[in-house]
Amino acid sequence: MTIADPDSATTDHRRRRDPESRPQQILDAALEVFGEHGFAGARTDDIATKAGVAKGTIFLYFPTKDDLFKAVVRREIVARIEDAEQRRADAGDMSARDFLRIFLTNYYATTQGTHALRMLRLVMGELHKHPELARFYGTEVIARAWTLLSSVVQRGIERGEFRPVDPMLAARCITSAFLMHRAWSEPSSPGFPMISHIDSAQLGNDLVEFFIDSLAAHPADRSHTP
Amino acid sequence: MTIADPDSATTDHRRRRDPESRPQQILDAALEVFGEHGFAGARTDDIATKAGVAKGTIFLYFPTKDDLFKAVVRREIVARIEDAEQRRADAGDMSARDFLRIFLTNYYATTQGTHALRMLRLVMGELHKHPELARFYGTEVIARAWTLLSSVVQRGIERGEFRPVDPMLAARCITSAFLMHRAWSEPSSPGFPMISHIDSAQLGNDLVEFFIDSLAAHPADRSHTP
DNA sequence: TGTATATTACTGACTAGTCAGTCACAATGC
DNA sequence: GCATTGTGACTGACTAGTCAGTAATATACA
Repeated sequence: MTIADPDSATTDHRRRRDPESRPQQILDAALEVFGEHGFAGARTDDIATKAGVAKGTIFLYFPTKDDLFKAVVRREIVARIEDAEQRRADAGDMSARDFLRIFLTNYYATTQGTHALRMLRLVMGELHKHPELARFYGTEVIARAWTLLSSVVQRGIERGEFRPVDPMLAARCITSAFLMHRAWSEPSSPGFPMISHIDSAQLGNDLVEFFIDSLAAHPADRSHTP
Repeated sequence: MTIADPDSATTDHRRRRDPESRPQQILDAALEVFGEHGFAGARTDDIATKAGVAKGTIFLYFPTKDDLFKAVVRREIVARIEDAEQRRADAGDMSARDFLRIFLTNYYATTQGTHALRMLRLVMGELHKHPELARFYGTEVIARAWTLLSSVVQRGIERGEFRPVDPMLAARCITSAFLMHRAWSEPSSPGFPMISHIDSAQLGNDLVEFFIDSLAAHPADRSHTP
């Protein structure tokens, strides 16, 4: 298990008062356990053990298991928004190809680790039972991400580098592929045996290049560029 | 609720003995309830009610809740394999574009309804807890689908109609997009508000055309065709 | 054809176990 | 001291799985 370190008996970290970081510890553990077992399958006892606190402590900070779940998702929403803000950045006069490459590579990097997969599981498997949260997530994460990505594609179209495609559709196809590939490259995934031989970074690059080439304007279409 | 039809009071279907069709009734109900609430969140009582039988009846046909879950997934695996066999069919000397179009349209049609979404939820959210089933699903459904689709792409590349892309990668990107779009077009999905204005068939067509154009060989690349 | 008897499908109250949430008490810091 | 933070045994609601009993059908015999 992951609980306390060996010297907990002497220093007893678990009882050290640290009300500032308690909620974060608990939320970290909760994401792990919810992501692994789903909402109904997760035991608060397990979350407490993972967080290194007693079960009662959880209910000191979150009134119900449901509230804890919502807090986990909300924190994730905030994190994703902050990611997006950072990525918005500076296109400069970079070519659309290069900008999209950087943008997607960045995006792929933020979904690294089991963290993103767990969140994907929660969003796909549990969020529909919390309509309010789902709407929040839809507008604050999904819609934003799609709009942002589609604006990058749009820019490429306007510069004549990309073929005239519905930018929103392209954005959705690209995010689908990146998310699903993350999910599939997890050892416990049913798709794993088929892609386990590819290393994660290589997979990211392959995806990026696939979509960049997918969007590339055919030479014949380039009539409107110098 | 969805239980028995109005005349159940008079004819009392629930008490009618029908050992032949019981397992199917139960499996249908189970897919609904598991798909809606996940494994842990599903109550056998609810499954029984939906199937129009008493709870005990379920355990007459399936020893445990776990076995019931496995049976649901297994039946779905078989159904998917049969779908795939049917789609394999006759390319003739059709152009790769047309063949891929027909193939994908067909594929999109088989994932219609909430049925496929529920299955997607189970596969993404629950299957990792049943490694044996996951492996089974991986080899018998996912691997098959990818191989099949990639062979269609491969054919297009060989005919010079498609650009020289890794066919397996293309297959995975295409399936990701189709699956995720199905999931996102569900009213309860967080992505729903963004794509609800598109009708399902139109969405399918858009996806098909997007990927066909994505794969199209650039005129300049066509050196090896007549 | 009706009626007694056997067989099989099904039922639902019950049991044993689980787990979210509580609370009386303990430890810590000021 | 005494206020704040944390603990873990406890409770009560809930649910997978059981099983004694009931009802539908099949078979036997007249």
